[in-house]
Amino acid sequence: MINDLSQELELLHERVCPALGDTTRMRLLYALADKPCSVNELVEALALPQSTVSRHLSVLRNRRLVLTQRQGTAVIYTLKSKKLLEAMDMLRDILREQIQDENELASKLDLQPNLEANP
Amino acid sequence: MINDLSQELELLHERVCPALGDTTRMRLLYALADKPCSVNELVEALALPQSTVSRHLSVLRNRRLVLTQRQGTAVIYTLKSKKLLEAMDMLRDILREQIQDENELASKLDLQPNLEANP
DNA sequence: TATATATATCCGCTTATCCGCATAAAAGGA
DNA sequence: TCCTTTTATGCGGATAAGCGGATATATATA
Repeated sequence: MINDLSQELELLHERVCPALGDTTRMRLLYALADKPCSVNELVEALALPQSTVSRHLSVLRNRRLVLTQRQGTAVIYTLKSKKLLEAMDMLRDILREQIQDENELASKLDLQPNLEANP
Repeated sequence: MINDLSQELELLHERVCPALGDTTRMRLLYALADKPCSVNELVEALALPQSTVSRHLSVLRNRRLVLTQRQGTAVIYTLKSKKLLEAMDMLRDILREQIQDENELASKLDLQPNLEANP
């Protein structure tokens, strides 16, 4: 419908992009980028209730962004694709560029960066 | 708080990632990846009401993902960073991997891919 | 100033999403 | 089997996000 993005890709985009839109899920992905983790490890790392962590993990799994593997009673979550890591690194770079831009702007105008989290 | 992701980066992540989480905004970004566009051009390309397009564009602008520039009465929107494009390409690759995986799985098991859009 | 064009914003409404307690389900050990 | 540990899910409530018509704002031109 738009550009050369096929309908199939667009459908899948609807599946993946919203998964990345949640900050908690983003933090989970960053944690998993370090190493595979059990739910409990993630609960401790993020300091969130277990039900919250589990639910977000299930979203990531349903969207095929992470893989799971049982180890006794524990479930180990792993990032599925290296490319997801690369994409996340790219996002970090974008963020760093933003920080730089805003610091420059702030020092030029002698103003606070004035960023609205939610316009 | 999590890994080596500094607090500042985490705050910015909260600003950028949710912006990418909406399908309409994703389509806008893809359209702008082709070439800078006015609001009207985007309205026609996406076949959405003007107010809807404008609102999403303002989100993207507030999150510093696009730049604007007036041309007479029109406002031209441009992708701000090349890296955003690269990150989007990376996401496409991930999606293509998913498609491949699921097709293989489906042919092996003689099943429908069975993907839930919303777990 | 009046009119036209293009964009941004206001508003009410609907829907989706997130949260976390409580509880179910899965696996292992006594 | 009973108990423990670990993870997943049902549920209700609160919040956020999206939608789109109507309207305001900005710019250009006559």
